[in-house]
Amino acid sequence: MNLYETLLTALKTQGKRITPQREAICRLLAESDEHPTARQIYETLKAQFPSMSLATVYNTLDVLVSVGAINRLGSAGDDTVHYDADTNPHINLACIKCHRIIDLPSEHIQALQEEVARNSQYRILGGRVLYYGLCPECQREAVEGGR
Amino acid sequence: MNLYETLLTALKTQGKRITPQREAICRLLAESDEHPTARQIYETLKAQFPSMSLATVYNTLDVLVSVGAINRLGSAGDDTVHYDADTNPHINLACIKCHRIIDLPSEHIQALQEEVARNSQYRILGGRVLYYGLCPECQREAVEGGR
DNA sequence: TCCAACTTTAGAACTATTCCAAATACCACC
DNA sequence: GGTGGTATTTGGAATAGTTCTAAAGTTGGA
Ligand SMILES: [Mn+2]
Ligand SMILES: [Mn+2]
Ligand SMILES: [Zn+2]
Ligand SMILES: [Zn+2]
Repeated sequence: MNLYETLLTALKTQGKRITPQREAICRLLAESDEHPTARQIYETLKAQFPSMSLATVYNTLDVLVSVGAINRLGSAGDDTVHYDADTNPHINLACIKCHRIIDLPSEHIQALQEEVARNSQYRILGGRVLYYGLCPECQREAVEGGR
Repeated sequence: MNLYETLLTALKTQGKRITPQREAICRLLAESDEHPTARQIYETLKAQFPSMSLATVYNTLDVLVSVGAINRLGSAGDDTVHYDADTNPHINLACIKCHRIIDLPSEHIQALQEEVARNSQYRILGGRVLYYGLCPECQREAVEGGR
């Protein structure tokens, strides 16, 4: 089962109804490796659903988050929440200049997660591992701009 | 040099002035192991500085963050930014019910950080490692409440 | 097909955070 | 130890991301 189907199944399992808008949102989340904000999803889908409301995007994202199908990563320096459709343990790298977030596979992240599970009394529901800085492109621009 | 002095030094190094309000904010950040929000700091210090403004707290926190002396951890399920005065690599554990954040020392976190530095082309400025779930207390309450 | 329940929509409401300009206070320099 | 230039504080207004609301539209089980 691919990610798109996983997301839809998560909705159905919760007794939620499948609407064209929700399908589109899940497809977008599944088929891109971006970590979009609600507004970015909204802007992208507006072409396809001219009448779509931002509230619908938030609504669907909230459901997916509450089911644990996606993660809220938080801000990338832009004061808006970015969402991650990949709930497998991995490192996220945010650029505080262009506000893009990429994934970084990690050998140690699994051990980290196990450490948390073992050494805390918490019932762990999820996590966000995010480092931030300047991406190569934005570093270059910073140098060029400073000449 | 203790954490309080480190924070004040960070401000001075930036050519910032030391005010009683800033001292109090730095002392609060240094002497508690909490991960307070701007509002919590404001409420705590209001007794000591009845005329203090929320804007002052935000102002000081922003300066400290921009210098890298403290970290912005993001929300603990309460839609407000929590700050971390400890910039040494460690795991943070947030309870999404009572919105408290605690620290969890980690053996693997150092390796994770090195992994990021080595495998990415980013200029890394900081990071936040935060797992969330239910703390022991809130788990207990959840069970009792369900009876 | 039918309909109760759920979802979408548009816009208002909410609230954390930022901005602003006037009053105040720090501190480098004398 | 005083002064003055300038950064900081303050309180309130402004901003913007997110949530709420109620009317209109859909979904999917019966
Ligand atoms: Mn990711
Ligand atoms: Mn911490
Ligand atoms: Zn960038
Ligand atoms: Zn708790």
